[in-house]
Amino acid sequence: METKELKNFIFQGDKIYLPHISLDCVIFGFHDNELKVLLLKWKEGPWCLPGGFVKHDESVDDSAIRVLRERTGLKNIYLQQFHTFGHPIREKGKKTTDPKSWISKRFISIGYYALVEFSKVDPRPDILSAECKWWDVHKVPSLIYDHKQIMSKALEAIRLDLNDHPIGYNLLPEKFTMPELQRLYETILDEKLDRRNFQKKILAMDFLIRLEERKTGGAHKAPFLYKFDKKKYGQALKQGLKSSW
Amino acid sequence: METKELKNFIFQGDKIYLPHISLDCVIFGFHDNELKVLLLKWKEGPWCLPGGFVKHDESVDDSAIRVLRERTGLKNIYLQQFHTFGHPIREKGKKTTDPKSWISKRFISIGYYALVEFSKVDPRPDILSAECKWWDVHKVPSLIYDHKQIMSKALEAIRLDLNDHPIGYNLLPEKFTMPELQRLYETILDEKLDRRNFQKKILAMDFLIRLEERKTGGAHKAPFLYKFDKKKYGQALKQGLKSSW
DNA sequence: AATCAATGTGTACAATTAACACAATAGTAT
DNA sequence: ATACTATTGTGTTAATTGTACACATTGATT
Repeated sequence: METKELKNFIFQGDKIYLPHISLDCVIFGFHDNELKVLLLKWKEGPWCLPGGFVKHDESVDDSAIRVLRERTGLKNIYLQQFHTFGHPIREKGKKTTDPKSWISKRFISIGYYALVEFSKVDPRPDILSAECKWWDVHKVPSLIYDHKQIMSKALEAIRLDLNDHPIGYNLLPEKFTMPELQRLYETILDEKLDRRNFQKKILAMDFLIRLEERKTGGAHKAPFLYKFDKKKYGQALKQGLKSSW
Repeated sequence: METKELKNFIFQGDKIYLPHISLDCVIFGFHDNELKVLLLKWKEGPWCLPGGFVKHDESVDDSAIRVLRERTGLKNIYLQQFHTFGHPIREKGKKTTDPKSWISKRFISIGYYALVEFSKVDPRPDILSAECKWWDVHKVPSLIYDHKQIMSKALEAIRLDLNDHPIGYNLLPEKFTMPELQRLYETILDEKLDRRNFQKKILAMDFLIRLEERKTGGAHKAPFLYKFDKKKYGQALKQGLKSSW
């Protein structure tokens, strides 16, 4: 059954999908104070980014949404297109059973990154894969083709976005502490930040609401819990936080 | 002759180019204190952005370089990919002589913007076009398909780039005055800037060299001429000028 | 009850940005 | 020639923002 589906995909893919066009999703999550990416492992093959193809009547954004849902079970994901990779030998070392099949041809791949809430994700392998799991961004295994570069470019894109857009709504649980938010920023930036200045800066952005609760259970002084002011957060996302000129 | 070439292009294009993939270039120039875009007019048709297709063994970046050279006569152009447009009905209203020809199919288009020195450009229509000329960005005519949106997105991308990258090397002549550079920034940002603060800020970036000459001929006090310190400019381009975090 | 390690709050100084004023000067008008 | 005009060159000051710190508080542990 699965074999038939797989054969269908390999040989009939061009009936469903546009040829030569693929997309790759760099899905980020945050857990245990580490930034994670969701990776797939091909059956008896290397690790790679979750990806997919564009149906004949589907928008590329919708294809990305579909891939995300299929890999994580999530709808309503924060998704950003960040670059299109179009070098003719980006898939160096590609091997397929049939060199005439549509999938053995050259693909131009549109890169998206997604920010998701780690705990809500149910990682699901796709038809080509045996495994789907989270990896610490600093410890990813070697990846197929140019997928490592795609991942790097995605990280770079997030770091730039961080300069003028809020982040966290899609990566953190509803209630979180200031230290947790700071770890998230530090992890993305790969840099230590001053605790006090961070708090001042982030509060000045004015999209956080401090709750009356504190997070207990930790070994030390209980920190306040915060949540995002969804309206102000959304506004900040749209308008951008600042600009030099 | 030209008709044969044209027919070849329309019916045999899929032998040379990847199907379903195109690229559009938003070419900016600066002249008479106005930001200009280079547009093409189809024979008995609407205006549009210069575009092209990707050859089977060509990288997408190289396709863009090729299109730029064909339309402007320029090599070594500053080119940036900024977005890929993939909505299935982005080419609404598309008409072709033969609905089965490759060109009548759906295309996903990769957007590039280019910054060029106005005076060095020799605008050349392509095989489908009757005219190729510069338009003030604030006065562009109605454009085909989603080309107006593509142009807007390109402008947005430049404005963002302006925040952390130098600009001007590719848009201004070798020697230029501070007021000219300021007009360029003002035109891109669509906003008036303070003359004195602008000068301080831009000089602090440390990639300008003030020459001993002044620009004469104007009706008033002769301003100094400047040129870019190519080395420092290039460094600033690579590294970025600043970042908030 | 003392200790530890993390959190909450604040202050002083430096750097950057924003607002603004006056002198110099190349052409133009008289 | 002389005065005029619009534009350039060069600040200074105040406000804002960023950086580098210090000390008191507190929940769990010993």
